[in-house]
Amino acid sequence: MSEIELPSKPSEKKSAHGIFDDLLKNTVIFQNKEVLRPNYTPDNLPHRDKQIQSLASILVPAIRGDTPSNILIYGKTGTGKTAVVKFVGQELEDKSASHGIACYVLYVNCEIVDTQYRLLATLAKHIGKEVPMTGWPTDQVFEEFKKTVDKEKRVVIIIMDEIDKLVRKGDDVLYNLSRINGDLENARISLIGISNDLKFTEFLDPRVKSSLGEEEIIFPPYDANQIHDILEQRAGLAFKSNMLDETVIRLCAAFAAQEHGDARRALDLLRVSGEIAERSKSPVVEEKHVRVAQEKIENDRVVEVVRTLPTQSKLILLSVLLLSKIRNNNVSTGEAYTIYKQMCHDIGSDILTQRRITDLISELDMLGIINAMVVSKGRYGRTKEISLSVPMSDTKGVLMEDYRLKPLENYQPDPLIIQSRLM
DNA sequence: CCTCCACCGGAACGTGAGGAGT
DNA sequence: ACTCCTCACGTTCCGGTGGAGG
Repeated sequence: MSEIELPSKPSEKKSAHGIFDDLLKNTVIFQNKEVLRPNYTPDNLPHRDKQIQSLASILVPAIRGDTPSNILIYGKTGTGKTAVVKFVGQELEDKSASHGIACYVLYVNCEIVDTQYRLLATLAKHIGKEVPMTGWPTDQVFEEFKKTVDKEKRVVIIIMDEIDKLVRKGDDVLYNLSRINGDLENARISLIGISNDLKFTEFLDPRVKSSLGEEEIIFPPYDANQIHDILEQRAGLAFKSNMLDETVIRLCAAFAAQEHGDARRALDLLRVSGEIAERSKSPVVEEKHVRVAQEKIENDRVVEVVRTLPTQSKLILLSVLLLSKIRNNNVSTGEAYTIYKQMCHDIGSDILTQRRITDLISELDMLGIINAMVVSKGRYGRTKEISLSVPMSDTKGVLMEDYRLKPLENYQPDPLIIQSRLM
């Protein structure tokens, strides 16, 4: 609502003048905030026993020095895929070490390492072979990688997180990697792919698909109770004791469960709630802080979405915004389009056809920035009624950050155009 | 019951950017 | 350097439609 400040990064070091000292004293709520960050791997994963179990049973041959099957793991964001895989991977490395077997688990996030070349280069680096980040032909990097792994007798398990991001740019690497064992004397390689897109294998070469998906594990979304348990467990580590109001966790869980059971979201919410409580110098985290946090997270999301919209979409959004300002909500496509055309003309931008605009409006609708509903006004035709579903002034502010829209800062829709029809 | 408004939304096609292959 | 292909983005064309008003 009102006083939402920017999150100030808590500084670790004490300054000579003590300007931070006072602020540091305020960190009475958190004990270890890191526990709430998405990349933290807890050593206890509630409600994932089944997945841990099946993953472990597929990987157990590695400890005997055999090659485990390749695995594909599916599940939406925040269902614990990465945490489970990292957790089991760690256990596996430890266990095999104590059995005197060389077993390595390599983790690669394909969203960051997003080309075939970089994937291979990263893998090579992991096993101790430096490869220039650019310059070599891709197949040479592959050969180099192969040679290096094969120097030792060992089992290498390659985890590829967000593998769908990589597949979009070709599946050759996967094809090569999945057949690499045929060429290796000593080492064995098995692959684990993690995807949050259930249908991504449709784009895969059938051969890759069958070899990569020898085993499949699915991570269903958490329900509200399960999220509640997870939060409870993490909160115990993250906060000092008795810092949470009774209802806080329950509320966080409820909000996150609405968002298709995303635990990451829930943890974020809890963390932001804590930060807000801390900044408002509240002794405990209360329900109201969660509500403010929820609003802030949602607001951040909208700001980000609006900011990155293409110019044309911004123009339409602006036109809807201005119209709904002067009349009390309820804008029709035709009106929005007329204003849009004028504004385009004013700033010398191209004017798209109305057909295209309907699509853009639908897109904005999907993004949850506006609300569009087809209604029939009988004799007066059939149209989409559009209303804003985000705060007006904030949105305008974000739109005006775009220099191309700047000239429209004080634009007033021509009243002549708007004098159309009652209701 | 029919008409006819004002737009919806599907289909097919055009265009230019960017990648892969050669 | 060249073609070929794919993809995102737009356009043109057009049949379709819920319901107020006649």
